[in-house]
Amino acid sequence: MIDEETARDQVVSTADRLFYAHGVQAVGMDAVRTEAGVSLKRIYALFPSKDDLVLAVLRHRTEQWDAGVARALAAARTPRDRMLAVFDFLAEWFREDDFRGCAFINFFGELAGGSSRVAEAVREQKTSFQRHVADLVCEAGGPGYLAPQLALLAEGAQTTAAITGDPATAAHARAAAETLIGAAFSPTSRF
Amino acid sequence: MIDEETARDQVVSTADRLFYAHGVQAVGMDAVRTEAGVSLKRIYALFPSKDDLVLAVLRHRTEQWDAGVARALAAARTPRDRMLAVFDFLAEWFREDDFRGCAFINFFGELAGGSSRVAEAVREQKTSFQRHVADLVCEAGGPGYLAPQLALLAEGAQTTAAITGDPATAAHARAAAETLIGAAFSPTSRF
DNA sequence: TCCGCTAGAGAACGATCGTTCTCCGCGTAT
DNA sequence: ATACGCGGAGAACGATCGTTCTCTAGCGGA
Repeated sequence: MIDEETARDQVVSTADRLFYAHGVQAVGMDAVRTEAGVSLKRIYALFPSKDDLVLAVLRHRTEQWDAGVARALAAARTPRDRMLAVFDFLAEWFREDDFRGCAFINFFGELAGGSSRVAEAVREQKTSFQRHVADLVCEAGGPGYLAPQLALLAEGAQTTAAITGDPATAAHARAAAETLIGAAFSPTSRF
Repeated sequence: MIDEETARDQVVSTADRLFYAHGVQAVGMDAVRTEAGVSLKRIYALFPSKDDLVLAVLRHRTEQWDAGVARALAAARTPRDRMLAVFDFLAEWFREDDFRGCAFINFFGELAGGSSRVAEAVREQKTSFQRHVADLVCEAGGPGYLAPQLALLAEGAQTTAAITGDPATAAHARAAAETLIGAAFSPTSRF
């Protein structure tokens, strides 16, 4: 029999792929079982309910997101580039064939009305991202109002790219971010 | 018996409210029937399937959105204010108690994997909005790249406000839009 | 008055959902 | 070798879904 951790990983990554591609409610636990190759009994031993599996998927997505952003950040040399790094990560992501927008936003829209735990998990990820952007802006010596503005561009890019399917959306967002950063650091800017 | 058009309006606005609040798949046709006060037989005479009802709801939302934007536009005096008008409309909308983000984005995330008609309807609304913003930028004599940037801010504001629940998101988006517009019209701006 | 038609209320239907249970095959200890 | 226990496959269960069907009450015309 496969190791518990392996089984857990297989179930989570399979559920992630299926839920993300088709929506949570459109995918039955049977489909997860079949594609993951882990019996229902085992799945329910690892995750007490489908809701718990969804939360595990969100945690998995958070890790992937954080890793992707960290990778893009590692390639940035200046504080200014570090503020823009997230848009480079988005550009990569949007080019993937199975890109279908931000899973947090999608799950929130589908489930937040029924599951407060999902709503809370999504809120946590988004506030964590905003805090991260705020730190980058702070490190670059930028004004406090810049961070939520950059975050708005990143969020908007994700939904727009999901719906239009146009990877160039990331470039538009990056260009806008460059303008906002330039204005925030220009000598004519006040506050 | 109530008039066909009245019945149709009641069903659509009830379905709109329920689908938007709880998600489409979480709301059964029985709930729509009960709350709208129109028999299932009648509903299915008006809308051949739930998918058709969802499309009718999306059309209804498009009309509401267009009317709201038009109202905000009517209050704007200068071409610059007209580009910013959409953010004033967003500010109003975000303050509503039942605000739960952009229905098009929510429905897309939930259903686009299963219904190509819903996916197409959402895409149409978003491209129509982008075209509208592009027209406003054009009328103000702004550069072409400005329109998608402003649209990104509007999209990002909607999802961010939905998740954080903070109506001030609209003000952040508006401030960013003012900066982008200022930069696009400044004499130092080059292409 | 009686007949035929319409529309509403909701039962019925088949499918599918999340979740649990049963059964069986296999590995291991004695 | 045999008894035991664990885990996998998938049947079973009750609920609920979208959709259709049945039954009945009310109404207009001969």
